[in-house]
Amino acid sequence: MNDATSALGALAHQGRLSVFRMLVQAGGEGLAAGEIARRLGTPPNTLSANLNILSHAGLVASRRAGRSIIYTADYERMGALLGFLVEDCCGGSPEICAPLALIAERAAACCVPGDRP
Amino acid sequence: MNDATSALGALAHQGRLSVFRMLVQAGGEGLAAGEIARRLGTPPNTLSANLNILSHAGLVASRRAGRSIIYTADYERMGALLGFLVEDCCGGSPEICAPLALIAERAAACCVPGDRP
DNA sequence: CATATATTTCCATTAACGTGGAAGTATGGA
DNA sequence: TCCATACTTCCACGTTAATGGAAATATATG
Repeated sequence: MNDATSALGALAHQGRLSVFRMLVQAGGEGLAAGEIARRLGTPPNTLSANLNILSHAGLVASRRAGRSIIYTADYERMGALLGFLVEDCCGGSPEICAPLALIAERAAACCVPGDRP
Repeated sequence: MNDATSALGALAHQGRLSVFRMLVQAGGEGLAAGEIARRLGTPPNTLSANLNILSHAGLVASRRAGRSIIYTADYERMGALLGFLVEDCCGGSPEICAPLALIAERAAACCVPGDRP
């Protein structure tokens, strides 16, 4: 995965990070571009450009529904990015594991079904 | 942590990502700027600029040793960045946990002392 | 002090990013 | 067909990033 930089670059922007967070929260249903623009107060063309960047980085996918275009976060790609970062750090040096243990625990806790009503 | 974008931006560059990986691998001892430049074949001034960006993002620290300046990766900061990304994703939506479980397992395995001679 | 080594800072140039107005394309409804 | 809605693409502008040559700074050594 040499294009980790493209994903990192896509997220290295306050507006795009907000969009991505919103889409992750929205889940599989996703959100229409206009709805995102409305919530964030971004002009539609600016948002479109940023969605395009996220899309080229593989972090979001889009489908048409009526006259809206629905964007969804690509969990697999995000997981791959995190995997790259973690392996790149943890695989290279055990010292980094102290903070990672916390993360792992949180991730494990989040996977228990039914603990989030 | 609103400055996640600065850390992401610092890593969203092929050259800087290579530098950071190298420093993580180098461990607590770190590496002199010149050594990094030599290994990567980067002109010293270009490298210096990139180290400065990584430093401002909090991802590396530096100390002087003789006439060399030794750079080290800041594990805590990197852990915080990963924590932010994971919480931002996993905390918002359980669906992302599938890929994260793998990461957690790898991170846990990497923390067992003595498995890496 | 003179010199060599190690890095940084200064500077100029080129490329890329971010932004939003205006026009264009697709869909749905009267 | 005509119109409204929902996005996108085109374009132009200003801002920021990336690069490396040349000079400056800091340290060590003879």
